[in-house]
Amino acid sequence: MITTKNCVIRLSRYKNALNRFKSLGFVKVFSDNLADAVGVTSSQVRKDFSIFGISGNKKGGYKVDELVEKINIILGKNEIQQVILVGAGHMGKALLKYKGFEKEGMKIVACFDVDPTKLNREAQTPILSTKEMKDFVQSRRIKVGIIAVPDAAAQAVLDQMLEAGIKGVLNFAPITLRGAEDTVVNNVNIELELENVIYYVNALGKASRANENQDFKI
Amino acid sequence: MITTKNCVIRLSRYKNALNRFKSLGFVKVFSDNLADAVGVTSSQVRKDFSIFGISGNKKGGYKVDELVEKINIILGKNEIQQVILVGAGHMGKALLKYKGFEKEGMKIVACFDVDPTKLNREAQTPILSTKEMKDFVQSRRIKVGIIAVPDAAAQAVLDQMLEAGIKGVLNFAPITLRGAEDTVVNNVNIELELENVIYYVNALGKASRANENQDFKI
DNA sequence: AGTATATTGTGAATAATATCACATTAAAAC
DNA sequence: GTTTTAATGTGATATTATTCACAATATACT
Repeated sequence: MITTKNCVIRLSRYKNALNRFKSLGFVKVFSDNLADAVGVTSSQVRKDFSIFGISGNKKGGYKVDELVEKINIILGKNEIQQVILVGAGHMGKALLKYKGFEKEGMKIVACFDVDPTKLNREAQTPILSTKEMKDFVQSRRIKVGIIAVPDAAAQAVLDQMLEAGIKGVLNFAPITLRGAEDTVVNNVNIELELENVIYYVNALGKASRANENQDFKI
Repeated sequence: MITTKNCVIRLSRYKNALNRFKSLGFVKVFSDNLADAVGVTSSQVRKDFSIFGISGNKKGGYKVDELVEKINIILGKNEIQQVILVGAGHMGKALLKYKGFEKEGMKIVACFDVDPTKLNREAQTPILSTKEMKDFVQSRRIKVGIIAVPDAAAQAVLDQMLEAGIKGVLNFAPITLRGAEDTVVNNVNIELELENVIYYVNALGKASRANENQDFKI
């Protein structure tokens, strides 16, 4: 299965926006506020809530705390999520140091690498041999993993993860991986995201040069 | 403008797959091969090509080299793309070290940070003061930038970038930014991508537990 | 208390995207 | 040279996602 239902992604965005509203002292918000914060229409916001069975108050909008709570439950953030990471290269190390996951209730509990020189059992988040992954994952019933290895190694790592019982994978290797029926793989490819920006910059450039209305609308 | 037309993203994926096919010695490919590699249907592949005016050979498929070339032109990869980076934290430094961009014809030519202790004019990719950004960008006519700063700083950085003449931005800060009419902002939020995986893992878990067919199809 | 107002919630309408199905045609087989 | 075959390319169709429009209703105002 390949991920990406936009309504789920938007739900996360709403949650992030709500946390910002909260830190600004907001107690309630309207669909309009969220729409502006996230860059969608207010009907989109309400429709999304409707899909997930979230309701607010006619007039009165939504209570920020309640709404955050409801979204967190839907997103499975009521308990801390243990996650493993495979690959202790530049990307992997940056992810290890990144504070944002814990803030959101997701914790990288171990990192694995095939390179023996990278191992470090004593680190705050231990860096272990990939050989140990299966045992580690099974004994702790970990369900989610991150791949941050070169593209050539990615498929093998995914296979090992699934073999170990991992059900969901966030893949940063620049290759589109796919899992089995009952697993999720989310491929995030940062080169591709940059390429995408460049494409639109070029498209915009062409559009403004050829000032006439053209058929390639963005 | 907010990015993401899936056909453009898929085009990048096709290109990546083609490079792998090429390194395996393939001279021609069929829409089926690309479809399998990228995880879409073959009609999707052909439809995408049709949209971008790419054609192959009835029977015979597509010549790998020609196809890569055509896609590169569409994606604006015929000349090397100079990109700036703002933020020399964990994420920023990992991006600086990352080899994947150059391989794809995209080069981070400078990094900017507000923290004076992080500056390093002599580094291979210099880390300069954010104050210098505008001059740098304007003198080199740079059009694309990457934001890798904390969320609270992101909007201000975006404003400075656009002020300097940047037209396209890849934003890694966990906040949805939006640019002006004639600019592109691509928000990539890795926390959110991981959250998304967790959501589907939970959904799959529920689906398999409640074994009966249920209304939440994925 | 009654009226006006602002906002939700959602079916209906529309728009965007993906799939189907098949006519077309180049290559291979005979 | 003719037939068969295996692919492309694309209109037609189906599906999915978004927006519209407005009834329902809680709150604020008088």
